[in-house]
This record gives sequence, C-alpha cells and structure tokens, in this order.
Amino acid sequence: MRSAVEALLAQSEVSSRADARRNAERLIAAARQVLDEQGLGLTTRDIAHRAGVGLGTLYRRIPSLDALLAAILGDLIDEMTERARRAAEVPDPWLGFSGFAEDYVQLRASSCGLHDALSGAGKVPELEAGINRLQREMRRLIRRAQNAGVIRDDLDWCDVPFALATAIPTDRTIGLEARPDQWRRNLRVVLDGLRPAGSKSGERSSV
Amino acid sequence: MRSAVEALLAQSEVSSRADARRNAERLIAAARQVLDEQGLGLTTRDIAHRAGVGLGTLYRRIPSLDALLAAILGDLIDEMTERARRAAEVPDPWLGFSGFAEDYVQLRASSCGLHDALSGAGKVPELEAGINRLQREMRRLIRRAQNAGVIRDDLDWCDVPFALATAIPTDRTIGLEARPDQWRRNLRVVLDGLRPAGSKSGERSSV
Amino acid sequence: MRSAVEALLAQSEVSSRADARRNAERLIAAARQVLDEQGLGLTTRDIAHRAGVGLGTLYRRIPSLDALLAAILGDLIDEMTERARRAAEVPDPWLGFSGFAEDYVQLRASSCGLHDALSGAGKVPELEAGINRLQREMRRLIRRAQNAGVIRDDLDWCDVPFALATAIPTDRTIGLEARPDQWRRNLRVVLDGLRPAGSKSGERSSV
Amino acid sequence: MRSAVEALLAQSEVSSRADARRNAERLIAAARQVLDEQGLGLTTRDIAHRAGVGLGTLYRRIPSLDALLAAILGDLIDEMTERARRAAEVPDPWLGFSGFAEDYVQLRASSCGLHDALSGAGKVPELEAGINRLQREMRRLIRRAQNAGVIRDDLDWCDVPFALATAIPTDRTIGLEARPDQWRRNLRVVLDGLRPAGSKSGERSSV
DNA sequence: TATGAATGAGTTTTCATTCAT
DNA sequence: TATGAATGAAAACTCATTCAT
Repeated sequence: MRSAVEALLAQSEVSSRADARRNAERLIAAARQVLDEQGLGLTTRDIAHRAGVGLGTLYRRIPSLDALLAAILGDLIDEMTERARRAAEVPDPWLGFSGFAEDYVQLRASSCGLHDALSGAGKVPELEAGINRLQREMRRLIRRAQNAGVIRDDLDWCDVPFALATAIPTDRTIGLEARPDQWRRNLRVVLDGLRPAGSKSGERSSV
Repeated sequence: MRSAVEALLAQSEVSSRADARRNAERLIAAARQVLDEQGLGLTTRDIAHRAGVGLGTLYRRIPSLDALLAAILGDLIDEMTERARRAAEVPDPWLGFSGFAEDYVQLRASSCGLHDALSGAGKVPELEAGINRLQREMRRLIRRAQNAGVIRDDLDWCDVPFALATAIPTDRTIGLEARPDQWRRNLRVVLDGLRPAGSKSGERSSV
Repeated sequence: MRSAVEALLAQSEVSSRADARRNAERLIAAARQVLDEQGLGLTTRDIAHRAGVGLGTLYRRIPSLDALLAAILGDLIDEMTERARRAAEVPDPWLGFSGFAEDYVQLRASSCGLHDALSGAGKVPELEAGINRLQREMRRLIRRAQNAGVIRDDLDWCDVPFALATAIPTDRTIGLEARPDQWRRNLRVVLDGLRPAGSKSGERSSV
Repeated sequence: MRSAVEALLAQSEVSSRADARRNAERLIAAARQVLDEQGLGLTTRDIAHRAGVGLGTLYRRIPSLDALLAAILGDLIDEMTERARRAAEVPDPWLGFSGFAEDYVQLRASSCGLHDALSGAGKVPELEAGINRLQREMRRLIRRAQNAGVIRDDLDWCDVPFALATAIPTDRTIGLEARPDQWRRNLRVVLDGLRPAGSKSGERSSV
C-alpha cells in the first residue's frame, strides 16, 4: 500500500525524474526532523531550508503545511496499523499486546502532539480510512488479550487506547525534568494497571 | 491568600463599578473557557469576544496575554498544592494519595497543556515558588504512600507525577471519542499500575 | 484679550461654578507640565491624572488633545506677541531686540516642539490670526533694529525669526549633554551673528 | 567600509535578483523620504507604501523599524565623521571648519531629528562607537580653529556642536515659510557668531 | 456633574502561500 | 523547473475618545 506521504507527493504530476523524488523524500524527512525539534511551532521556511530546497519546491510537492503534517500523521497511523497487525500474530497474547504498546507509544511520541492537533478536532477527513484500519487492528489485538485473560475485562476495549495515549510523558511536570526513559517507566505503570488484579509481579518487568 | 488571577485584576485600580467587576470576572471565565476549547492557540481577540468585551477592556485588566495565562496557571498550582496538603492529612495513605490524584487530574485537565507549555521551559519565574511548593507537597504525599507500602517502591517518587500528568486522556484517539468519565477510567488504570504487585483487586474500585 | 486657552474652555457652556473653572485651569497647567516632561509623547490620561481629574472632565472642557495643544501654543504665541510689543517700546533698539530674543527663545523652548509639530504643517487654522499678529510685531521690532544699524541689513528680516528658532538647543548632540544654560550660550552666538560686522566685542556680553 | 544600511540589507541573504535589489534600494530611499516628511511619526506602513511594496517585503529586509532608523542614522554619523576628518586636512582652519559646518548642517537636516531622538537617550548602543568617533573628529577640528584664533575662545568647544546642531532651520516659523536656501542664511549667522569679535566682515560671505 | 470603564482603529511584526524570475 | 521575493491577513498591544454609572 502506498503511504499517505507518497500519495500526497504523487498528487502533483508524477515526475519520473530522480531528483524530484529525492527532493520529495528530503522534504518529508526534513518535516519530521523539524517537527521533532520545534514541535508544532515549525514553519514552512524551516522545513524547506532543512530539506535544502526552496519554498517554491516545497509547495510544488504539497498543497499546504497542514496537508504535509496530515500526511506525516497518516504514515504514522499506517505504521501503527502494521505493527498492530504483526503483534496479533505473536503467539502469546500479552507479549503481542505489550510489545505493540511499546511501539505505539514510541511512534505516537514522535508525532509531537500532531495527533491531537490534527485528528483531535476531526479536521482531516482524508485520514479517516487509515484511522479506521488502525482502530480495527487495535481492537482485535486488545480483545484477544482480554479473551486470554491478560488484560482486565472490567475495561472496555476502548479504554485501552486512551490508557496507552496516557503513557507518553510530558518533558517536564511540576518543575521535574523527564528522564530519557521516562516513557518506558510510564508505560510500565500503565501496562501493570491494564493487567488483571492477580497477575504476578514477576511479569511486570517484561516491559 | 488572594489568588494570582485576582491579584492580576487588582493591579489596575480596583473599580467599585459593578459592571467593571462583572467584566473582569467574565474575562477570566472566558479565558478559561477559550483555553479549554482552543488550547494554547487561543488569542486575545477570542477571549475578549467570548467575554463580550472589546480588546481595550481586556488590556485594561491584564498586562499581557502571557501574564493572564501565568496567573491562571498560578492559581491552578496553588489549588493543587492545597489539595496535596489536605490529602496528606487523610489517615489512610492510599486514600489520601488516590483522592489527591483524582483532584490533580481534574485540575490539570482544566489547564489544557498550560502547565507544560508555560512552566516547562522555566519561562515564568514568578511561578517558580508555587511550583516548588507543589513539588514538596506531592513528594511528601507520595513518599508517605510508598513508606506505607501502597505505592510500588520500585518507582522513583518522581515517576508518579509523570504518570499522573498524562493520565488526563485526550478527547479523541484513533478515531474514538472519549467518554465523559474517560479520565476516571484512565486514572483507575494508572492508579492500579502504581500499586504494589500483590494489592487486592477489591481495592481497585476504590477510585 | 481672552487667551486661546480661555476661549477653548469657554467653548463648552460657560459655567460660573468655581470648581469647574479651577478644573479647567488645572487641566491647562497639567498639560504644560506633562508636555514639558514627556514631550509630544504625552497622553490624555497623563494630563487628566496630573490635573487630578477624570478623562471625562478633560473632554468636557476640550474637544480633543490636538485642540488643547493648539490652545497652549496659541497662548504661547500671544505671550510672545505681547513681549515683542513691549520690547519695541524699549528706547535702545538693540536692547529691545536682544531682550525679546531671550524671552522668545525661552518661551519657544517651553513649547517642546509643539510649535513645529502643530503649526509646521499649517494644520491649525485657528492659530492663524495670532501668528499673524506675532509676525507683525516681530517684523516691527526687527526692522527697527535694522534701521538703527544694530542688526545686519544684509539679512532679510525674515531670516531673523529663523535664526532665533535656531538658538533653542537640543538636549544632546553627538553624545554631548547640553548644559542647563546651553540655550543662553547658543543665543549669544546667534545674536552676535546677527549684529553688523564691526560691532564691538564688548557688547557681546550684553546678553 | 560598507555602510550601516547596506550591512542591514545584506543581513538577509543577498539576492541576485534585480527586482529584489531595486526594492531594497527603494525601501531605504522611501524611509529617508518619509522620515523627512513625517519626522519620527513615520510608520512602517508609510515606508512600505512609499516604496511601493508590501509590509512583508519591508520586514524581509530589515529586522525592525528601529533597526532601520538606527542604520540610517549610523550612516549619517559615519558620513559626518568622514567630512570632519577631511575638513581637518584643509590648510586654512576657518575654511576647513566652515566647510564642514555646511556639510554637517545639510546632513543633519536630512535626519529630521533622528539624531537626537535615537542617539539622545543612549538607546542604541550600536551607534555608540560611531558617535564617539564623530565627537573626536569634531573636537579636533574645532580646537584647531580655536587655536588658530578663528573661532572665539570664550566658547567651550562643546558649544559649537550645539550651535551647529540647531542651525538647520524649521520649515516654518511664525507663519513664515523657509526659503530653499534658508539653512545657508541661517548658518551664515551662526558662523559669524562663532568668529572672534574683530573678524572682518569681508570674510562673512565666504560661506 | 465627574468619573473612569469600554471601545476599536491603528501600530509593529510574523508567516503561510503565491508567483515573477 | 527551482528559487526565494513579495504578499497581506493575522496577532499582540496602545491610546484618543465616548458614554454608562
């Protein structure tokens, strides 16, 4: 399946020229980097400059900044979907789920609030399909774990995605600075909270 | 003690006029609402419009947008600190902590990222003192719970604020809409994850 | 003759009440003070505050800030005219002129650029009459001095007002700070420059 | 040495495009014109409009209005300094000084109060060095003339810059309009006033 | 009548987007 | 085709003037 970013790029007349393609890829990579560094305060100028191209080239490839961000987010969603699919093939339901959780949190963290900023208000209809696919895969994965008794069944499966979203820590809170592995420490708490009451503590460090 | 917002409003000469006072209150309420709805993308125009006053009126009351946000945040921090203090007086360490957690998450939810955005980069020196007080109280509360064996002691106390900080769920994730009580469902997971491994499931519903 | 400021004040319904009059006078005095301190950066708020009245009272008395400034300038002009008239009665033409020059420079300095700011662009037609009167008196005074041979007659009389305007020093120039008596030192140079070539140096210190 | 204005413009990447360069030049010319016409009441809007470009273009070239004014002033100061240096090499001390005075007044006239407004309060530290150089050169030039007996020595050298600073006449005074050569007529008076008492009238027309 | 609260047009500056070169 | 110059709609903030109290 072609990624959202690729689809975006292909929207303009398909150019077979290698340098055009290279520019496009640079653009995406640059946008991701800048997003990572500046957060949502990023500017088109920054992206173009980081990609080593002019603003005109940027706009030749993408219709707008929002579209670019949406495309990046779309790719992220597709990537998450793929991870969920693969996780469902791991024989042990808990290992499958908890492994996915780790991937999911990391990917989500890399979007730097993009997710909430864009999909939050339901502003981006073109992401709909991808999101639905992700939803289906995650539901499958979570239900499997619940049926296997490794995720509490007093939770609705929908509670789990929200709980995982929770696991991405802020950089600072009440004057404390997050450790580099804060996300992992956070996730451990959440995963333990998702397990049924009697689960052994020994399994805790599995994440 | 007078709240930061009140102090801010009183900075301009206190007016005895009823409508002036009403406008001032409307302004704060509007700011909180707009903050809730738009997050940090809010504008002075939006606030003024929501309050039903002109821009001039807004600036008659507050020196700058940043000052207003800082004041709102300052109040929130003070309120949290007070809750932590009181929670530490509840005889049962777990009930004290978990009750506070609930308050904390709710208060934090109303700040819409303000907390991290402003206090994060240490940009607002006037909040420093309040943040330090909050930190002290939370540490006390958390340590007491750890010493009583009701919070896992394989966690640093600092991990707990991070775990709570993000326990407030996003409004939507992967296309799912949060339930009105989503924050409570989320918090239940986090709190269970914070308890030592062997804790009884019966205690789970205590929140 | 009623002063421009008084005329301005009387424009609104004449109130015989003593406090109204007192307020009006305070207003003018305050405007002059503030003008002196802040220059043209003055605000209505400052003036009202300095006068100890509210903004409403200020606007009850004057139609606009510009009108107030124009009125102040008008009074200044009338005062200058009166000085010129009296100076023309001093028997010695040079003493008459040079004494006036001193008054003129001082009065002009107190207008703080008002003169140029307002009358410069010919913006204030209501000052026309007063300015014409001043012009007539100054011409008379200067011509008398020229006829008596104490002002160079290779100058047009019109050059003299420009030369006197010149004598008001700036507060600073090329990093040097003006002395309190800089205006007097400046004027000495200008007056000496206005005298015919052969005039004795002994007369120089007459100013 | 590159001028301050050029340095300012070059701060943004130098563009090879002809229209860009033309706009940059127009911008400076416009700024000088507007400054001349409106004085310090000028606005970015006025400058941009006069230059026939949008506001964005203005800000592409200059970091801020203040920076632009400072750069214009800086150039003026450097130019004055250079004139003073050259004037000191003219063999005849009086011809050197009076020639400089003429240049100085003309240059100063084009700055429209900028000089005093900006350099006055020491607000622009980047001008400090240039101002000091100008001061040194002018002192040298003036002292040389005093030592040669062609400028009165009952004046402090500092009085001379003040005398010259205001020698530029206003456009209008007491309703009289300045002649195009008014500055020259004015300067003649001032220069004559600066000469020692016994100087010959024949030398008067040397300016 | 006196007050000062409210207004909103105007100012500087930024940045996504367009378009001449 | 690629570039980056130009644009102008916002955004925060100020202040002369009006008008409810």
